[in-house]
Amino acid sequence: MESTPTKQKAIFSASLLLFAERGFDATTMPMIAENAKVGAGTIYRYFKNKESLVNELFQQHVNEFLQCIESGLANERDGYRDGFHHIFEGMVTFTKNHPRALGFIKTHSQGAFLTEESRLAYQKLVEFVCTFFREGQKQGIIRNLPENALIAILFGSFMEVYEMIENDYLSLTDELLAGVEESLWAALSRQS
Amino acid sequence: MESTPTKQKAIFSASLLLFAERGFDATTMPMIAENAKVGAGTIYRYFKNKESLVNELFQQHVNEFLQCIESGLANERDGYRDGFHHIFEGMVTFTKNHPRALGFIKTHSQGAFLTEESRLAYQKLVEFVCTFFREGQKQGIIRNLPENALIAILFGSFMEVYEMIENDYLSLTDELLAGVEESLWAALSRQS
Amino acid sequence: MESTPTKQKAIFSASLLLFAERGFDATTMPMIAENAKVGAGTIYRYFKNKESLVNELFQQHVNEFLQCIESGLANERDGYRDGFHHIFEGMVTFTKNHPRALGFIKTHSQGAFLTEESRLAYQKLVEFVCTFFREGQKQGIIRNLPENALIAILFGSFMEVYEMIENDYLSLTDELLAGVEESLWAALSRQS
Amino acid sequence: MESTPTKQKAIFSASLLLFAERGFDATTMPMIAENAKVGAGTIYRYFKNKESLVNELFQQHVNEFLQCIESGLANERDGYRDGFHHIFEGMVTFTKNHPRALGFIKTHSQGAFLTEESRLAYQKLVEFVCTFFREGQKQGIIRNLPENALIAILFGSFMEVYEMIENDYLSLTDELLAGVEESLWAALSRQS
DNA sequence: GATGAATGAGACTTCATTCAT
DNA sequence: GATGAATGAAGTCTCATTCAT
Repeated sequence: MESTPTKQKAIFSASLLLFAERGFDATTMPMIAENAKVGAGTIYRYFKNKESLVNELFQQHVNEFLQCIESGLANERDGYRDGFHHIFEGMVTFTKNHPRALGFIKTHSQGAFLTEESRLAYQKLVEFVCTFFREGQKQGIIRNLPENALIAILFGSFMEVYEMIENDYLSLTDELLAGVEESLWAALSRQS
Repeated sequence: MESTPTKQKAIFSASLLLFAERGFDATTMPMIAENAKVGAGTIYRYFKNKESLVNELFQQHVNEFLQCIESGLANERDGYRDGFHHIFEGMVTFTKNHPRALGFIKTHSQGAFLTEESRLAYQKLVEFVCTFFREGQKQGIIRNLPENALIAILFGSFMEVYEMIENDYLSLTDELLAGVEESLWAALSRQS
Repeated sequence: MESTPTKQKAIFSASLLLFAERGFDATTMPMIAENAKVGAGTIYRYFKNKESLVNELFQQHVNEFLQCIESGLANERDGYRDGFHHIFEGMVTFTKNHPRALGFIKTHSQGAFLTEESRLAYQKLVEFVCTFFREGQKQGIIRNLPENALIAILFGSFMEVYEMIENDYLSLTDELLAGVEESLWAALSRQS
Repeated sequence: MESTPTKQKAIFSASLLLFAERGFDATTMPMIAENAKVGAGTIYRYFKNKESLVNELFQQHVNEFLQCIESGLANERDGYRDGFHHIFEGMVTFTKNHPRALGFIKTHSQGAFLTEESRLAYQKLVEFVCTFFREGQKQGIIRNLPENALIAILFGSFMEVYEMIENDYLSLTDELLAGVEESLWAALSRQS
């Protein structure tokens, strides 16, 4: 019934936590093996090598992040602001379903070990949000900043807030989320 | 007269660039030595070891970042919004005077190799801006979000924008800076 | 009726080819399993371990090589030169019946993994030919060189020629074989 | 004065002995380091990796073997048979100056780790002797066998004899050498 | 009997650090 | 003070072998 072997999942989970916590280079394969409660050699049955592991992990989570955002937007929406709300909600959903994953993505998205495929996956994610912004700019709703600046503001803020939550510098409440969403909307939208 | 020997400076500069570009773990001491045009052993005359080097580098730049912000605020100011402008300008000044330094700070601020002292230096920087925010909240100018959320939004956005610039995804113009400042002010301030 | 199970034979054949081609150390047990179309664990039903496998393989083929030579000589013979012809023919027969086997023997006869028993089997082979040479020396037909030198010349040449054939640097023809036999006879026999 | 560092020489010597004795795969880098009385890491200051080491070792000795043969032939010679004598003498000289080297060459000349350059060096050696044989065939002195067969007989015999000497199955005397030379000449030359 | 997923010992290799020059 | 050759601890990865199915 299980399509993905149990051990592979354990390796994936352990990797995510360790990479997010310590970074790719500072995480050793024996560390991963121990945390996944698996022999060191077992990792290599499921992943060609350490780089392969980090790339698969990265792509899977970036893709799922994108899915969360997309499926948020796919819902019927009530105006552009509501579309933004869905995107924001998608981002929140992702962070809730995949603890530490956003921290992992953030600290590894510039890594030299990323393959072209991984970079493309990330690029696709960025592109999707850019498209949404372009539409808003056409409608005169979104600020007239370069798309990359808008992305940097949205993702930079969100990821940093998220990291504060994971590190217990902030506690995750609906109130906080609503406040951050409002703040980011103000950052991105033209002020009336 | 020269308090800091020439070689030490060379090591510092080379380290900054390499750490910013490749990260702490992926940067080797021989690499630093070569880029600093210094023998590998010479580094150990000036720094106890690699961790010591990265910590001194981190602290120095965090402190200088703080100085830039503080000295921005120290100027006579014309209302709270103008104070924010000075802080923003201080941040910009820092990035201009210390290329790659903000990238280095961003990617190393969670490193396991950071000493308590380094963490405190970073904390002090955060604290300073928090104080500024608290004041603004008292005056009803700044949003009623947790201070850490405000910091996350300000620093997260700024660092990400800055990284885009360094990686040539954005070009540094006064217009861009003005736009980003305006956006961040909107994110942080209560909307009238 | 079948005394040797089919799978064991498959393992033997696959091992021979791989050991001959890549050598003992560069051949992995999974490789053997795959080529023998057998599970990796199955090999251990028939052989205690990798060393055991290579030793049994070595002994079997050395013994069979010896048999080919012996049975060549066993035929009624027409003088000493004709005896040599039978020996040579036996060697040729062996190489024809057991492709790659001589290459395997040649490249593994000095291996550190060989047991005393394997070395003795090889020694027995050498001894048999030595005895034949001693007889020839008594009759004044074979050169007055140390037996080991005679063996080295005969086996060294033959194995090297054989390897050239297997690697397609030489093509196996009756003419070639006749020529080589004549050459080796000249090398070993006293010139009239 | 010393152009090649002492340690590199020690590594070379230790490698040669170990590779000759146990083969490439069965020889570990720590083994080499220990025998060379050098730290394991030191080997990598002089050789890129294990394959690089074995290839440099192989090429150097093959080239020197060729030089010995060539410089033997370069001497003024008194007829074709005398030329063969010089070649044989060159081979003997090489084995005397480079103990174990011929055994190393013999057991590694088919290795999968050899680079194209190494194969070419070996090919050049073979080619040189082939040319000598071709000349002899034109003069009707050398047997009408394929060149590769002649090479196989000469090298195969010589290397095997040599290995017997190194393993103390034969003792190296002028008498033995004279006898082997005479035997090999008989193997290669047309009988009058 | 047969299998192949799992293991961990041990191989190759890198690199922070030392120290003789 | 400055150097860089030398080191060995530690990391990545392979593969002979076992054992639950």
